[in-house]
Amino acid sequence: MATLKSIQTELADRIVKALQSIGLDGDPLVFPSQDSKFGDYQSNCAMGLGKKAARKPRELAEEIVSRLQIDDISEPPQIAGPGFINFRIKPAFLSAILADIPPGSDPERARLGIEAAASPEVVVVDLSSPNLAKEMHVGHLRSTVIGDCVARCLEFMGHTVHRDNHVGDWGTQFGMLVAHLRHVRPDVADNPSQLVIHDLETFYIEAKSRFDEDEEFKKESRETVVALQQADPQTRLIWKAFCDESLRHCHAIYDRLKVDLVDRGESFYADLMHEVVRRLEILRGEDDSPVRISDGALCVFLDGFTTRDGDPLPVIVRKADGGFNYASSDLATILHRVEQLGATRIIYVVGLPQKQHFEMVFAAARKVGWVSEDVSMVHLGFGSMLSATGKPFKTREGGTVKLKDLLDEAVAKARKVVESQLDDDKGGDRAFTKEEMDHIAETVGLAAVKYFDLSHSLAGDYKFDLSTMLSLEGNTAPYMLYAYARIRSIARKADVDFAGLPTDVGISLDHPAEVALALKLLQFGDTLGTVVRDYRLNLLTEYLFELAKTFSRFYDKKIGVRIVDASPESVRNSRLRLCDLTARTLKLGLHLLGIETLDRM
RNA sequence: GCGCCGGUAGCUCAGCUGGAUAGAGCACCGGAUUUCUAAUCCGGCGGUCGCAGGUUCGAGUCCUGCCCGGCGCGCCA
Repeated sequence: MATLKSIQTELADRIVKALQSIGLDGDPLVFPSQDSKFGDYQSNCAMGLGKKAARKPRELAEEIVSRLQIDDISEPPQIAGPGFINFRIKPAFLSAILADIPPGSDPERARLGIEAAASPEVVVVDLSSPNLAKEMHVGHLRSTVIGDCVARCLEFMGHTVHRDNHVGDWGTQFGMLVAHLRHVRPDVADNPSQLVIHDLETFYIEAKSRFDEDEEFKKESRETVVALQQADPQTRLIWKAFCDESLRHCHAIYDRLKVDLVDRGESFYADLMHEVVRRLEILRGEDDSPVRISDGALCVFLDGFTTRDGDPLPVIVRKADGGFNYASSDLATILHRVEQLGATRIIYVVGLPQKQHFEMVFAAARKVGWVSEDVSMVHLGFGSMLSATGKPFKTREGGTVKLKDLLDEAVAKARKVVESQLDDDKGGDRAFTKEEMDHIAETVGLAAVKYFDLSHSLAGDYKFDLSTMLSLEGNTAPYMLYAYARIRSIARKADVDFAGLPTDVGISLDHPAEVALALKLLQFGDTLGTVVRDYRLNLLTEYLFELAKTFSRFYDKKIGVRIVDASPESVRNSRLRLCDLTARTLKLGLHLLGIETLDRM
């Protein structure tokens, strides 16, 4: 199947040609029009180029238009305002492209005609990264959901993606935890794989209070850290039993969220941290080296970073006591990802407060020559999730809220919302079994949480509000899932399998609602392109919402068209194919957000 | 003190390399309905884009200064 060029790109290419024929060179600045009264697309290049060429923008716009060869795509372009060039796409062109996307669901067809990236990269997405000492809490949600979405989008674009879960399993607190475990579960050494800790949070608190109150235990904890780092087999065994159990807690959540990732904790990089230091020590010997010992710590000094007092602020790679910190481990991840995984792009999905940390780590890695210019390192930072009142997300007692509890609450509320709608269902198509209802509630609840998160721009904080995210109206998961389910319902009503629709009768776009839907469908690829280029995930939710709204109008009895009982058969078939394309676009879009669809709800 | 993020409609939020009259949802008001799943659709109301300057054909967007909120700034992660 031929992949299709986007309308936007096609228009841009034609305008570039027209510009070249006038001897001008520049960005054609083609965008979808904000208001359909200005057409479907607009080019804003005449204003800027007019200035450069010392010509009146409107005059230049007219010359561009006169040289444009575009009548296969667009109605005659209109010039408006100071020099906007407006395009109205011909329905026949839309129809021809859409007809090229056959029904069906095999992998190639599932791409919906969207091209993969021309040069696939190896990308590492560093996401989630909980501390294994404790239970995952609400603070881990955004990194997990955002990271997974970015990974899914990049994968779809044809890149090889590694999702690395950089869990905290190597800090000093693990000495304390292992020592405590040894006391309360003396049998753990005999049966490490049988270890079950129901509540990691409680376990941590117990260990911590013992550590604070019992000098003997404190000493033992410290000795345990040393034993752990020196790879004492017995200590390692207990430590591993603890980490495995903690990871089981994490993966219960990842499984639920359908997030697939690889655990590479700090311990995984233990040897590499020594390698980091070894290489830096070699550089330290050179003249004017940025690598120096300062106050006993091994540091990389960088330009442009200063402390509160204006002194140079270095990256500390090995502490004065010889221990490592998170800069050591992040530098180790870079070595591993570049040298072992062959990554050309590394994306750290970590909260915005750590922005400076990553700026410094990246700068250090470049400074010492470990990362070449053709490898990009990105800190994909994001704001905090706040409570509905705008305050930090805490329990009434001021403690952290477990992620599991948050998800459970969302699912429980989703169930109520769905059930309340079924009470007045008259269709009879929705008599769900207990199992079906469980599945619907779980899907809707988790979708609501993810969709709400991803529909916000990354930089800002947002307020976690269950009733908003579970609203049946507006840009929410329930609205999107419902839109999808309605389309699936059309297939049942029409008694057709969308995948088997005949492809030889074409797609007719006569009604404005059909044209609008066709145009919107064909903008998915461009949207996705921007999403992966700029990591603007909320653009994807916004697009899907617009698509769903456009479909609702298409389907509306007042302003839309008939579908199931449309005639003649060719028109019915055409409309069913538009339904199919919409359903698949919604499904794919939601899939990229990490959200599963429901055929009935 | 320096730096980062945020400040847009009553509320929650969009706003892509500067583009047309600043958008959406919720809420509120009004209309549509013999349902193709109305969890829908149409219309209305609603904003000195924190403040003040500047850049230009054009600024929510870029520059400068200031105000408010949050966060960060040497061995915690």
